[in-house]
Amino acid sequence: MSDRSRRIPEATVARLPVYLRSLAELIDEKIETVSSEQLAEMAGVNAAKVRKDLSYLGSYGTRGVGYEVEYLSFQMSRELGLTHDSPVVIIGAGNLGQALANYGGFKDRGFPVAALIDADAEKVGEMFHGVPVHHIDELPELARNLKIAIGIIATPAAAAQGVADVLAEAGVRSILNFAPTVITAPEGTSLRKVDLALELQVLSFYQKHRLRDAQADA
Amino acid sequence: MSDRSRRIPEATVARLPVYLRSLAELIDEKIETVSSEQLAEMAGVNAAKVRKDLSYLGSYGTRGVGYEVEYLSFQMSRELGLTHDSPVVIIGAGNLGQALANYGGFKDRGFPVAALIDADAEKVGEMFHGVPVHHIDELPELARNLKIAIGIIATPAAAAQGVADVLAEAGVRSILNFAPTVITAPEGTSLRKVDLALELQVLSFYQKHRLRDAQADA
DNA sequence: ACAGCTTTGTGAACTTGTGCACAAGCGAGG
DNA sequence: CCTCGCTTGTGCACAAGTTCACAAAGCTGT
Repeated sequence: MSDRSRRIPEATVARLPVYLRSLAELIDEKIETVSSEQLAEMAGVNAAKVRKDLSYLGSYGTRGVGYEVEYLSFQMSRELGLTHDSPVVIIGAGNLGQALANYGGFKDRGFPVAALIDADAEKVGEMFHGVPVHHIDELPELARNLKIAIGIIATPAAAAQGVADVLAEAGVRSILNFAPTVITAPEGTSLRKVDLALELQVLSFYQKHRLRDAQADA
Repeated sequence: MSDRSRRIPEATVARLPVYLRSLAELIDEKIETVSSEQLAEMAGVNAAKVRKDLSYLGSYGTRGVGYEVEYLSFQMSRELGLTHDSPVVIIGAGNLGQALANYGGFKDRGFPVAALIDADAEKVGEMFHGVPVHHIDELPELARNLKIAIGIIATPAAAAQGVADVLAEAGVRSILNFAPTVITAPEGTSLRKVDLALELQVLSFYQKHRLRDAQADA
């Protein structure tokens, strides 16, 4: 797999950020080398999976030794496109939108919140936690000027599809949807969803059934 | 599959809430019958998958007609354990915790927020959006008295594992973790995670690679 | 009662993901 | 320079999930 014959499996892509976080911890602790076994422990998966996942990135380990933490972290960041910050906009300046704007975790990981967007003219011009609120009509211009690549939808369900259409039209090719509804985006746009209540419903299912293997995901 | 030989696949369980939401919409519109094709359209999956998923619940459709909306909705709610409300507690009364407490979507779907929990004595006794803040030491008693089945962790990463241990100790068997770190819970406890920044990192990956099939999930 | 249309339920093929087990490769120590 | 111990990288078998395609079954109209 040392050639560039890569099509990284989706399941692997979803785990890379977890590894990356573990590597960041190791860097903080000034640990220079890590084995697949240790990394597996930190990431909550098994060692074979770690090795297979990392092998998709290339052959960055040393047999008998392990992986060089800094180097692996760099390669992984590069693969994930995290070498530079990507500003995001949050559409919907309601409770959830404001909370997300204030959530430090985005900026910390290279996704500064450049603007909140709302359809309500009353809110336009206000600042929440240092983030200005703009009107949805300004979105196309903002997206261009601020080089926004990612839009986060935090509107009520009914408005979500419309917002997705505007985002796509404005050239925003990555969308994260928090609205509790299914939306579609044109070909060539990546779409992911986070559905808070859905997670609770899934937990409810396992609570009711309490299979011995209820340890779902995570 | 009309017998009760069921072990519902994990992937199916994760889709049931989406179908349920679609059914709720149909009920609002007073539509009495739905085909797998229509439901698939609404849920953003294909019809064969809908039929297979629903078949795990039992044989609730009528050939040549479709599924009776109300009846299917009821059966699905029952299967998911949503026939009664399940109060939840949110641990961590910081930005994220407060925002989650204020997020109406939980109560709407049968998961009222009974309490916020924090380790900071300063915050104890305050109310956020009608939800009282209690000290973490009171958690075991609260869990018993309020029959809390689900705990939502919204603390900083460093505190998350400790909180999970306290929850498990207090008999809370379902945990939803928002802290950006891997935590473990004892056998018999269900654990799911929501990692906001992780989703953005995954989007970043597909943005960089922009495969024709970047339409990831959702 | 039967023909024709519709839609479910499901066997079977196929795709994706996981985990084992081990050969290949590296470093250390004599 | 050779041997020994350790860890990676990966082939392979298995498990989980998806999709196809079609028989079975119900409804409608004649």
